[in-house]
Amino acid sequence: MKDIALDLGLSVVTVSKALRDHPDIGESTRRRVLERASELGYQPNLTARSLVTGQTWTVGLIVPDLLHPFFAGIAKAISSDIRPHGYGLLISSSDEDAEVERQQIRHLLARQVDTIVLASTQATADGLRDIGGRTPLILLDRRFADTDAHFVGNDDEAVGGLATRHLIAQGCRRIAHLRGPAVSTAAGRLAGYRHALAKHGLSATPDHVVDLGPSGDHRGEEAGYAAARRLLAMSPRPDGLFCYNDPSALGAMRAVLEMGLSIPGDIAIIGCGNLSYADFLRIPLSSVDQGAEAIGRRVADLAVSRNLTGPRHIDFIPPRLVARASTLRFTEE
Amino acid sequence: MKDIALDLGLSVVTVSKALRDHPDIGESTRRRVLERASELGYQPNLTARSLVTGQTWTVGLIVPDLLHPFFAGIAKAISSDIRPHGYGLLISSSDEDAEVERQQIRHLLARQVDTIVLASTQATADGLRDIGGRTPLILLDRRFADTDAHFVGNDDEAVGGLATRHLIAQGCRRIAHLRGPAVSTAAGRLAGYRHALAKHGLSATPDHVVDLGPSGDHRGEEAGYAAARRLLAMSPRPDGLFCYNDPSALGAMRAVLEMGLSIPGDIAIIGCGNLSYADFLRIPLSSVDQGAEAIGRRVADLAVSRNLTGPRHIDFIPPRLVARASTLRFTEE
DNA sequence: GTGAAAGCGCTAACAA
DNA sequence: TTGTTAGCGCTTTCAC
Repeated sequence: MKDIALDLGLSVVTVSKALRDHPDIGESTRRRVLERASELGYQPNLTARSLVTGQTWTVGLIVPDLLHPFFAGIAKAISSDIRPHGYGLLISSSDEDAEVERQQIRHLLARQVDTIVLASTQATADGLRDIGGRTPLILLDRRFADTDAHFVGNDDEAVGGLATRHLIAQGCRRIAHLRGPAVSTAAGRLAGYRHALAKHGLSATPDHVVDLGPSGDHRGEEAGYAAARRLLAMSPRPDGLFCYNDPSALGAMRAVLEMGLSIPGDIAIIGCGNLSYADFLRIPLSSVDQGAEAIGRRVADLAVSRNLTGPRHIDFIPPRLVARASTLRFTEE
Repeated sequence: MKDIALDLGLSVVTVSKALRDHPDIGESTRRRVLERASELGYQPNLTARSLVTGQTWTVGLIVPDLLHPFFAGIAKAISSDIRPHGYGLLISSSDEDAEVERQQIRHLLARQVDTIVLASTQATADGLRDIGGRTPLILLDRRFADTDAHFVGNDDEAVGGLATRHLIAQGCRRIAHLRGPAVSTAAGRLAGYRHALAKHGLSATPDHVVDLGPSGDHRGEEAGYAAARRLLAMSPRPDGLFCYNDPSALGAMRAVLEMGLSIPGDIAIIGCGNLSYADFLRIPLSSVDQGAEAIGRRVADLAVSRNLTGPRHIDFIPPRLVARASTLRFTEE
């Protein structure tokens, strides 16, 4: 920039303004500047700009697992949607580790990101205190009661209700649930499951709710397998199973098939997340689609809009039931 | 930082040094500084630090599609491995668009990232000129002949050979190939396929190579379906099919099953990429695992090592054959 | 062991 | 329309 100014006999300020299409700059001057800039292959130093403007044009995203199609889909949508507005996306995978997550929050804060988007692994909102209102925070997928952060995700009670009602409609009467880890999504889905059962006068035996354990998210398949084995040993056996997520549903399917039982004949299975290849599974898996792309888009809108200091946004993206062979007992006959 | 200095009657310089564990600082002073810093919840401003040191501790990553498990896996591994070294990861999805990619390169350059990691969508290395040696570049997965950038990925000829030899070993004699878009990976796999056939005295009819078209990557399933339909209309019909990637293999499977043919009996199918749920498919899909995690780890090592200005690194991560039901003709009897 | 001076590359206010 | 002055928050000499 200094070079350009020197070359053209102008001041650095003029060049700076010309480069940013400032209103009060001579048309001819601007053209000369832009020309010389492209000749030199000039790239503005955004770091320096950020230091003075206090804005980094960066959104920080922390997810538990970037390989998980749900989070990957959200990340992709955010990235695509903020890009045209000049924003960049700083991503980190917390690996479902609350300590890593807290460390990453501090890291993003130190980098002065404009917005933090977080799918938290923490049990409470305590770890979010570090943020202290300086940087807008958008919670993703997982909520906390005691926080004033914005939220974008599903109404998990609706998710649980949708799945459970579907199983009931398919004629299941002893419906079990593989319960996820101690985060709001798991609690919400469980609540939705219970309400739906109660509403239809079905008993929700405590035995029918099996915990996937803390590894329910990143080792879902194994956890689902183990949990389903326990469930299948019961008598009478459950005839319907609502799983916290798709990987655990896959694990459950494996357990069921290994025992020589049929899906959905002996037991209907539905997951949550609607992973990309659900159609191509040995037995196509019914699932509740959470609308990852829509969630990502909404987050991007919020981040770009910049009116995040005002009233709290709580946006529920409606879930969608995708019924496939793993639950369709009647239509398949 | 100024506050800390004022509070303690020290200079900003001393505080700065204390915070960074500079050797020549009093033990007691350091402790006082650290204490006051944590009291105030002080976070160093990395933007400012970067401006003076010229190092941003940021790795920029551009991939064609973040939702693709291969790239998501790489991104996750890079993120996890650079994190402990204090690096952040700035990600963007180019959506398989060369123009977006070039724009993102400029963007990363403007942000002064320390290293650019790129899985390029471009046909030639021309679009990389912008980088001009100022910032180290690591090419991922897709190579260019005329560039001196580092490379981490697979030897795609080995990938193609591995898959094709496997089909031959399974008794296939009319082996077709769904060819990917115009990038090095597709060319390499095709070459490996041809060499393997030639070596075994099998004819490689031009008809047996069908192009998936430009959408081969992000709409792989549909492209695979369409391409396979064309292939299946031939007579004699191919009895083995090596697909550029797993999604296209899924599409091909759909086409085959729809025609009432059996897999692998009538036609054996192998893909590439070994997507996470390949085990749970209707017919478990054989595939060549590219070692996404290993690739990501290697990239992280290189980025962190910082001796990227020296000789060019070319690291081939060995591919691994994962044989499943879709190709196992003999052992399944 | 500590601090004063200078500057990283850029932009906001104001003056010319 | 253009330039001057100042400063973003931090780190680097180099003197004390």
